[in-house]
This record gives sequence, C-alpha cells and structure tokens, in this order.
Amino acid sequence: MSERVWSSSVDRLMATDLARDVEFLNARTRVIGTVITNRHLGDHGLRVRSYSVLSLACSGLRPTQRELAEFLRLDPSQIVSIVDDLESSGLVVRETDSTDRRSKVIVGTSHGARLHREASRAAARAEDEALAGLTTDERDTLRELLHRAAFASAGESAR
Amino acid sequence: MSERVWSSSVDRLMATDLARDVEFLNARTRVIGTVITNRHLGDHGLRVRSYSVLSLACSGLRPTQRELAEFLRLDPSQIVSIVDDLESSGLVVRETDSTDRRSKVIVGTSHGARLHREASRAAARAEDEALAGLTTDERDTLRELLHRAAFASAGESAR
DNA sequence: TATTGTTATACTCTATAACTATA
DNA sequence: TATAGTTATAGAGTATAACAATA
Repeated sequence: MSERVWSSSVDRLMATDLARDVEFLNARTRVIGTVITNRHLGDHGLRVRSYSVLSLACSGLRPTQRELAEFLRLDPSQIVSIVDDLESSGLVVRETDSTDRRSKVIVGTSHGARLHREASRAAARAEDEALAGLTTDERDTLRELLHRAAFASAGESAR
Repeated sequence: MSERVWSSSVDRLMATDLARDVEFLNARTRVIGTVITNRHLGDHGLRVRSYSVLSLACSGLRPTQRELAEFLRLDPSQIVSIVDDLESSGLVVRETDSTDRRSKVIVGTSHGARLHREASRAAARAEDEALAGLTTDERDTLRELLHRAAFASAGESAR
C-alpha cells in the first residue's frame, strides 16, 4: 500500500464539507498538478502556459492568437507575451493570415516541434506523477468528465 | 438540448492532444469554476479563498493557521492576510491555542456562521452552474476522483 | 534548535482599457 | 463600425526569506 504522505493536520480536516466541494478539490488538484508539471517542463525551459501554446502551435491546425486565447481561457494580451517568448526562442513563428491580414497564425518551427515532442513526454510523466493513486481506468474517467466540464459549461463565454 | 455556446474557434482545437491533457483540462475547468464561484460569492463579500477559510473556521474543528495553509495548499503568510480580512469583518476570531501558545486557532463567530450558511448555498449554486452538462452521478464520480487526486498524490508535500 | 505566525518583497498570473491596423 | 493584435497598468495570486515569540 502507499504510505501516508500528508500530515495528520490535513486528514483531520478531510471530514469537513469543504473537502466535498468540487471547486475546492479542483483548485487543490490544480496547484499540485501545476507544481509537478512546471518542475518537469522546466527541464525544457517551458512552463504550463508556454507548453500549451507550443503544443497548439505544433498541432498542424494553425491557430490564430485569438483562437489560442479562447481555447486556453487567457486574455488575448496574455497570449502576446507568451508568443513573444516562444518566438524569440525560435520555437514558433507568427504568420500573417493571408485571408485576414489582422490575424496572425502561430506555427511551430522544426526546432519547436522537436522540443514539443520531448516536452510532451515530460508532461506525460508529470501527469502520471500527479495522478498516482488513480488507476488507468479512473484517469480516463477523470479526463472525460473534466473534458465535459471544461467545454460544456454554458454561458461563461468570457470574463 | 443545450445550444452551442463556444465559438467554432474553440471546438476546432478540441481535436488536439492538449484537449486530452488532464493538467490543461483541470486548468480550464478551474478558471471557469472560479469565475462563476467568485461571482456568486461576491454577493456575500467573499471570494473562493476567503470562503474556504471561513468554511473551515465554521466547521467546529478549530483549525490552526498552519492547518489551514496545508489543507488549502497556501503559504502560511497568505493565510495571515485572509484571516486579517475575515477578522476585521467580524466573521472569525483568532484564539491562542491553550496547549501551544505559538498556534492560533481560527473559529467562526455567530455572524460568520450565519454568513457561511448563506454563502455555502451560493457556492452550491455556483457548482451547479459550473457542472451543468454533467448528471448527478457524473458529478459524484468527478468529486470522488478529484478528491483522490487532490489528497493522494504523494511526494509533493510542499515546495 | 525547531515551529507558528508575521512582515516584507518579488515574481507570476489575471483583468481592463486604450491604441493600431485591418476588415 | 467591428475585430485582431498590441501596449500599459493595476490587482490578485504565489513564492521566498527573515524575524519575534514560543516550544
């Protein structure tokens, strides 16, 4: 069996209502997951947000900055600095959309694609570490339910 | 059936690997959930973090600030300012632990308990809104899996 | 010596408004 | 008139170190 890893202070409070609150559980899971993932991605000079943008840039779908912002739920102005960093590192390039010269399409370079392949393995290891304690089936169920929650929640189109 | 609420830009990118990444899905779900929950809690002058502290203070378990920090995965110094705010609003009080005078136990006042009852209903409505699209059974499953992920992930006891 | 709460500080993340160039 | 990207700025959240009181 797995050993106890948190102090008694923590499981003493697990009897509270808050410990059954999805918003709280989501927040706590995310803090833990982000710390672990940033640590793994840090070996490749990336963090969660920059990895996400690089991943979409290397998907072949040629997203615009506006699409990145909506998908990642970040403000368009935040995308600017993330793309600036990735571009100055030679991982992605901005291409002006030929059909709408206002839009800029973000595409990964060959260097970016190579780094993304390495980083995605690091991200997978981070996920594996963060979800230790869940079986493979349970991880798939969690993924499916989070996917629905992340994309099906109506009405909250923006801030 | 529910109508489409996100633009085509978003579901165009749902075919990417990132859309199956638990860390990303968790982040997106949390952003949506936090926005919704903060909006509901704002009617009572609370936000997610202050509501969490108030909730534990009103649990009857008399948590110390250190316990709050570990359970909520916040730095002890962050607890200070949250408790300062709640205390200056008359919602909680600091009581010096009689068995260890270094520790301060945070307990809700009667005013705090009353506000917490109202706020917990607001939080429940927020959860209901954030998880629209999931059935009751699915919400319970999500709650259970997040609970395991939030508390079972070993090794990441602190920074 | 070690721990609890506290203060101070810096850094990251998030939110808002205004500007430019294109449509 | 509206939209994509950009800049600037402020606020919220997070991380780190040092200190006083107590153990």
